[in-house]
Amino acid sequence: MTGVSQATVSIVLNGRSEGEVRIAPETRDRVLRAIAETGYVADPVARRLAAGHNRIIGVFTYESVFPTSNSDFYHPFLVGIEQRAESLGSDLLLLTSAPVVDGRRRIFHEGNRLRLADGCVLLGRSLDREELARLLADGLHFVSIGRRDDAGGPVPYVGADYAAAVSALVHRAVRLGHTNLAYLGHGGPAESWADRMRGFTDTVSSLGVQGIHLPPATPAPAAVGGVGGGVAEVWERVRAAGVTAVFAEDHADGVALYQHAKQLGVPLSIATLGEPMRPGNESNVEFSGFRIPRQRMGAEAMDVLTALIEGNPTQTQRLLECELVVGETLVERK
Amino acid sequence: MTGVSQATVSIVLNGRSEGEVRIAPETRDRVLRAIAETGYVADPVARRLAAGHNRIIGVFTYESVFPTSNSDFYHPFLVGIEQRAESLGSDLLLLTSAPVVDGRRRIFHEGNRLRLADGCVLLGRSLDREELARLLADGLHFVSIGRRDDAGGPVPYVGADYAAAVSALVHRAVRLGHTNLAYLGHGGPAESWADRMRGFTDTVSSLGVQGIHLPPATPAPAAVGGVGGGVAEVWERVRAAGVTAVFAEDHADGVALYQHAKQLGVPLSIATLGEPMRPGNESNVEFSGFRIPRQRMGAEAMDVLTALIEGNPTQTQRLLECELVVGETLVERK
DNA sequence: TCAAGGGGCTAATACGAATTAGTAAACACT
DNA sequence: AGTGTTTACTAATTCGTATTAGCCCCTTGA
Repeated sequence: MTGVSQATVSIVLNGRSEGEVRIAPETRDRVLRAIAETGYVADPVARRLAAGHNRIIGVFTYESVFPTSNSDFYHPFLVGIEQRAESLGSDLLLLTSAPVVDGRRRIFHEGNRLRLADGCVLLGRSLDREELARLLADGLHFVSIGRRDDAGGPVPYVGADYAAAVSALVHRAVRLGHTNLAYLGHGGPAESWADRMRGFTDTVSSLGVQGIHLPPATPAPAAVGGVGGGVAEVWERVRAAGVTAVFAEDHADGVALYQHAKQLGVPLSIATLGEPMRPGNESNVEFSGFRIPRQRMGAEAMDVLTALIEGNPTQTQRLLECELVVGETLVERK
Repeated sequence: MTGVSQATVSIVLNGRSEGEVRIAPETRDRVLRAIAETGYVADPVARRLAAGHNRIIGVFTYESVFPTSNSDFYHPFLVGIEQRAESLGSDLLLLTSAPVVDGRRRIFHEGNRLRLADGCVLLGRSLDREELARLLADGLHFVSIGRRDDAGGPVPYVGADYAAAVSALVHRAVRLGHTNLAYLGHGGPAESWADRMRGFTDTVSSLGVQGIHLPPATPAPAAVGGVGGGVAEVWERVRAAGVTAVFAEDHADGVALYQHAKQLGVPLSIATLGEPMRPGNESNVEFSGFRIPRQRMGAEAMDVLTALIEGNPTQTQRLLECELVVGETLVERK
C-alpha cells in the first residue's frame, strides 16, 4: 500500500523511528495511516518468536476465572490486574486452555501455552509446588498472588501480610482483657493459612497469654458451610478451656460459633480471619477481622511481573498490609 | 545427539511416522529416547507460527470486563464462554482497551488488537452498525451475543428469543382473562428491545385483544431507576385506557408501577421483560417474566465462532429459548 | 542390466515479525 | 573534485517448528 518495506513497517510500529534507525516523518505518517485504515496488528505469535515478547500478560487461575459458585473470589484481584494492564498497554490472556486434571488445572501439560505470553500472573489458593519449581527452573517470568514458600528457589509473589494482621487482632484482644484465646482452623496446608496461625501462635507466646489450637469440627475439606454440625463440639472445647476469644480461620466457622454462643446467652468474642465467600452478610453483624487488599495485590503483582520481564526486578516478594476491621464481635472481656 | 534432521524430530514428535511419511521404528525410538533424556518440549510459539492460527479467542466488551458495577450483567455470558474455551482448548484474550468515543467504545481504533485472535466474541447491548459492517467486510471471524440486524450482510449471532418469550407471556395473560394490555418501553433502538415489542404487538393482534404502547415516563436514557418520578403519569395512562396487564421492557419500570398500583390498592398484572440489573430483589416479590439463558448463549457463541474459524459454519444465527418465570405478578383478571 | 517402485530420510521453505548490515542519495567541508 | 558524514531506507537473516518435494538406496521383475 505504501510502497515501503516490511522492515520499515516494523520500525514504525515499534516507534523506533527516532533512535538509531530513522524514518522520515512523512513516511512514518504514511505507514501509520495505512495501519489505521486496515486495522493491521502485528501477529503476537510471530512477534514473540522474533523479539521474545509481545505485550501479552497471561493470567492463570487454578479455578475458573469466572466462577459460578463462590461469587467472585478472584474478582477484586482481576480488577487490579486489569487496571494495571491497561495503563501498561498490555493485553490479558486468560489461560483457559489448561486442562483440569484431578480437580485442578495444570500449568504444564502437552501443548501448554504459557510461553505465548511475556509473563504470567498465578492465582489460586494453593499452587502446586512442583509446578512452581519447574517455572523457576525454566526461567519463565511469573508472579504468584499470595505468598509462597521457596520451591527450589525464591518464588516472586505479592501477598497479604496475614501474620501481621492476625497479630494485630491478638494484641487488640489482649488489650480488651482477654487472656485465654483460641485459634480455630487447620493452619494449613496453604501458606496463607499457615501465616495466620503463625501470627496467632507467635503473638500469643510473646504476650504471655494462653492460646490453644482448635481444629475445625468438619474434617472434610470439601464440605461447605464450615463448622457445620460440629459447632456444638467446638463450643464444648471452648468452654472447657475457658476461652473467651476465638480467632476463626474460616469466616463461616466464626459466624456459626458466634451465633451458637449468642443463642446460649454466653458472651464470646470472635474475630474472623478470612473474608466471607459469599457477599451479603447472612446476619447483619459486622465481624471483627481484616480486609485483604485484593485489588492492590493484583496491581502490584503486575508491577513485579513487569519489572521481572524487563530485567530489573526490585522487591519480588511483597507482603501488603491488611486493613483491620474493628467490627462488633471482638469486645471487652466481661 | 541422534544424528537425524530437525524434520525427522518434528515428524516423530507429532506421531506422523505411520502415515504418508515413514520413519523406521529404530530411528523413532532413538529420537524418542533422546527427547525423554533431555526433556525437550517443542516451543509452543514457533508451533503456532507454523500452524497459522493461535487458538486465541478475543472477547470484546463495550465496557470493562471487571468493573465492579456492571460485571453482573456480563458475568453469566463469560462463564459460558470460559467453559467452552476450556473444552475447546482455547485461550481468551480480553480486549478491554477500546477507547470511548462519543460515549461508546469503538472496536476499530488506532492500535486495536482485534486481529490478535483467531476470532472474536462481541458483547454489548447494542453494537455499532458501521463497525459490524466493517468486521464483515474485512472478513474477520466474529460472533455477536444478542441478535443483530444485517449490516451489509448477515451478522453471526447467538441471541435470546425475546419475541417468543414475550409472545408466550401475552398468551398467558390472555388466558388469565386480560383483554386490555400495554407495552411499557421504547421498543428500541437495540434489536433486543425491538424484538420484545414485536413479540407483543404481533401476538396481541393475532389474538385479537387490545394492546397499546406506552413510552416510559423517563425520557433521559442515562437516567437510572427507570420510570422514576413518572410512575404516576404512566399509571394515569394505564387507568385511562382500562389496561389490566402491563409488559414492562425495563425491570425497574415494572417494579415501580407494581408498587404504585399496590399502594393504591388497585389490582394490576405486571410482567417484566428484562432482568434486574442489580441482584437481590429490593422487594421480595417474584416478578413474572422470563430468564435469559445467558450462560448457554456464551457457550453457543463459542461454538458458532469455532465453526466459523474452521471454515464449516452451521447455523450462524441462533435464537435460544428463554425460560418463563411464572412469578406472582401476572395473575387472573378480577 | 535396467527400469520401476517403494521405504526412509533430509534439504528447503513457510509462518510473520524484529533486527542488523549495508547501500544509495544527499549534504558538508576542504 | 574528493572525502567524509548523515539520512532514510531495504535486503537478508533470524527465531523454532511444520510441511513438502525430492533424493538415495534397496528390491523386485522382466
